[in-house]
Amino acid sequence: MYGLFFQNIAKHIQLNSAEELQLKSKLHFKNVAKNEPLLKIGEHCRTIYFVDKGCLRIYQNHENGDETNILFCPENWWACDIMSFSLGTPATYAIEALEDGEVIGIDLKDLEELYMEIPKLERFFRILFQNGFALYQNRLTLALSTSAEIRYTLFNKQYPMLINRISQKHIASYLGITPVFLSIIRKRKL
Amino acid sequence: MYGLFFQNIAKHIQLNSAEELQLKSKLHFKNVAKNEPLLKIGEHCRTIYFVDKGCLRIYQNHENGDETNILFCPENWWACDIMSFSLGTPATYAIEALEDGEVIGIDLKDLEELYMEIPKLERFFRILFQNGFALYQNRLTLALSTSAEIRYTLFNKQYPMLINRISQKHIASYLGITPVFLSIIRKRKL
DNA sequence: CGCGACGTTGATTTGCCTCAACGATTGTGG
DNA sequence: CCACAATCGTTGAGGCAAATCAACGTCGCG
Repeated sequence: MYGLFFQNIAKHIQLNSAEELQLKSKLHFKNVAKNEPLLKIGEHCRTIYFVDKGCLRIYQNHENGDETNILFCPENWWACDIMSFSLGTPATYAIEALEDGEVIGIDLKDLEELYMEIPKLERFFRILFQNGFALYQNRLTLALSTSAEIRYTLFNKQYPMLINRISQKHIASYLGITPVFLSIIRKRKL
Repeated sequence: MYGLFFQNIAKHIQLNSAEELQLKSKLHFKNVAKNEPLLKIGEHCRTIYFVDKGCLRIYQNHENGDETNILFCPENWWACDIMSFSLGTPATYAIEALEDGEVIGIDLKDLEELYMEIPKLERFFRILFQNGFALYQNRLTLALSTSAEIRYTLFNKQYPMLINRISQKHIASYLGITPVFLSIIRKRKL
């Protein structure tokens, strides 16, 4: 039932059975269908999601109707609009399911209580955000200093399991290029 | 002597005087000269720096000799190569002073002890990395979806105090463009 | 079956880069 | 304090990376 959830937690902290029980009492389970929105822009992001099955995308949309996928969240990842979640501001990112799947949510209020009750969780999320920080830092460096073709090659190496799961349209957006140009790059590499 | 340091801490947590004393005992003060390196690529990043005066840059260099500035750290910011610091791997980012200034360092080992002694610090750095995460997320979205001209305009608005402090060469690198093209953009905007 | 979204391909345009030359500024050694 | 070198910012010419626009075949879905 809890799938990968407690394994994921155990990567950084160890909970005793009382703490595990306490945490379990705050979890919400949710089945999501392909294309189902979990967060819309302008809403207040009240929940942080752990992906147990399926894949989410976090994205922003622009005036002209275009979208930018900022992150794919397959199994074992976490997803939320962090600014909206922590500051209570309207979300500037949207979250949507790319596949049917299952997520586990923790509500903001519950998380704040949990931080008090299980201080180790503060450590867990410190490490989680620290890793996310490093991840984005590297992607930013790549985006600023390398060509689309190199970024696509690296994406292939780093996330081979996603290549055939996610449409090229969405991968192109993640790489910051148009689907047309991604198609050209792919042809070149054959 | 502690300058902006404890104000910065107080933005997210409150320390009692015993805790403050304990923290003070772990701080290292350092004067830095313009162009002085604080971390070189390949070294193990053992210290996280708080900038009290002056300005640092965090950057990566590429095979061809080019550099990419990933972040400027003026007064009241923190700087380290987070992956190297937390995992003990060789640094992939370098840190260097852009101006004469003063920094306050906390060593990794001391920080780990401090996390035990003052669990609130875990919260402080959780929030710090959470904010950094959000900052990079936004910059990545910008880098992927907007033109250099727009990015320069936003940089102007967001960091007006840095525009006349940092050479165009470094700003261009931060924006992911060449100094030549930045010059063209600036001319356009007159 | 028929419609709409997707991926491909070609023609053309645009954003940004490279290379090179030139003053202006900064830094350095004598 | 001057002279010289080195670095910086600007400008112009030309080139490449990636975008736009448009047309077409394919596929999934109602």
